Amino acid sequence: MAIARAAAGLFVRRGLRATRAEDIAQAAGIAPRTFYRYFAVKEEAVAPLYEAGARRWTEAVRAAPAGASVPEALAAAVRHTLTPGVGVSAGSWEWMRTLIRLAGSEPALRRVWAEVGQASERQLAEVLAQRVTGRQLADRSSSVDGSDNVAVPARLRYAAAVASAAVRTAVEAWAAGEAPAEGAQGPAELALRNLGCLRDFPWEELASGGE
Amino acid sequence: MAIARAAAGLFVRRGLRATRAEDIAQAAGIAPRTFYRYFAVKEEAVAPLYEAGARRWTEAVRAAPAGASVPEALAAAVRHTLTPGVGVSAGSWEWMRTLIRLAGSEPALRRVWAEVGQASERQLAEVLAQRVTGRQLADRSSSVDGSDNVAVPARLRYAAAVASAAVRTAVEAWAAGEAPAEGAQGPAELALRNLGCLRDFPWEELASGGE
DNA sequence: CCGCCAGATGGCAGATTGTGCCACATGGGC
DNA sequence: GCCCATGTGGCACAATCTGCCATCTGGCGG
Repeated sequence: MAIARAAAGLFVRRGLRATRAEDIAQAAGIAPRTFYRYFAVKEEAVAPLYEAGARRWTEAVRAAPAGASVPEALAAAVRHTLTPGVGVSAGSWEWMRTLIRLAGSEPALRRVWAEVGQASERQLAEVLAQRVTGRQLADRSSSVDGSDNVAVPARLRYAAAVASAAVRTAVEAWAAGEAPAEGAQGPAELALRNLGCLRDFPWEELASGGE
Repeated sequence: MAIARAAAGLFVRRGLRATRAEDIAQAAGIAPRTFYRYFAVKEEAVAPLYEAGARRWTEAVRAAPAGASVPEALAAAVRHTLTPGVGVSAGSWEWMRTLIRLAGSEPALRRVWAEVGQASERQLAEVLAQRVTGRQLADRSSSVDGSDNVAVPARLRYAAAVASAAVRTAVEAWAAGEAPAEGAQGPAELALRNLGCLRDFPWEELASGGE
């Protein structure tokens, strides 16, 4: 994560093209060889920043009250993670904004952003699968990496994609907005409106493993 | 596109890692220098194959009857492009299947796949914007590249993301399926079911540029 | 304390990738 | 014929990754 922050600083200050992998390594205080142990390509160095935001969101969905329905859990997670002022500092929000804007102009970074989005989508699909099948957070001890490999039906993958797109497009619109003061309340409002699509999704018929 | 086909053949036959950019150039009958005029990184060489499928789908949405509603246009486009046997040969479908499976196992190709999906999503957003604002295909002469830069409201971007996800997840599930004979009718059925989410989307309030 | 091991890191050499610059060919319009 | 736009190839070189090995650190049993 320290490497990611150093890379993001250089990318924003000097531009993606002008910063070599060696510069990032030096800024992070490590050897170039060590840098390549963590990231295959230099653009991937900022992925942990993107991933941190995505993980905050999926974890909030997982941590939603057990009694809540899926749409309720998604909405609660949005309110809890997409509102500036709670959890992370306001400075982090500005950093995220500039990073997402940078992804919009640099094709190489856009690829990273797109891939993080899809990875988060897969993770959300597993979280939703645990929710609809009832197994909440009871047997978390059986797997260490947090990815219980339950077979996720295709329909649920789609639901996760829709929820993920609701948040992603809201965040992109927020990042593309002009002044930070204008939409200072964050992307939560738009994301919640987007999630309305899933209100009448047939969640119940997915609980019984119906493919 | 010839380069893309050569690259795909080598990636499938020898693996992504074992094929150098020079090999692709030689297989395509061009100089290595020319290869890098078309693709920044060697993994990007297969992008035109992915893009061709995505473009077929967005173009079918654009070409849908002017009188059709947006959900009808999307459904018609799905039936027209996601059913094996119409338009493209059966061999192309098998090729596409192996390529998407390859993207599932190779992280570098997954990035390319994810980025093509997002690019297609942006393109679909513009097509949908033209549909809801009524300007069908009347003034196609004003712009040459086919992208009339109408400002696409965030809500419409989201609708495009959902429609794109409906098709993308259906295609991914189809590609991940076991035997080609089993789900030989193609991913159309699942995609159509997924699109049901958008049936009661408030398309009308988007027509008046309401953001 | 000592030996040992596992993991993370750094150095070095070298293959591979990606790019700037210039030259050459082709084809169309004046 | 001349010019120009476009696509292409060659060459050199910077930048990128990677394989291999050495070093350091911290934990663990003897």
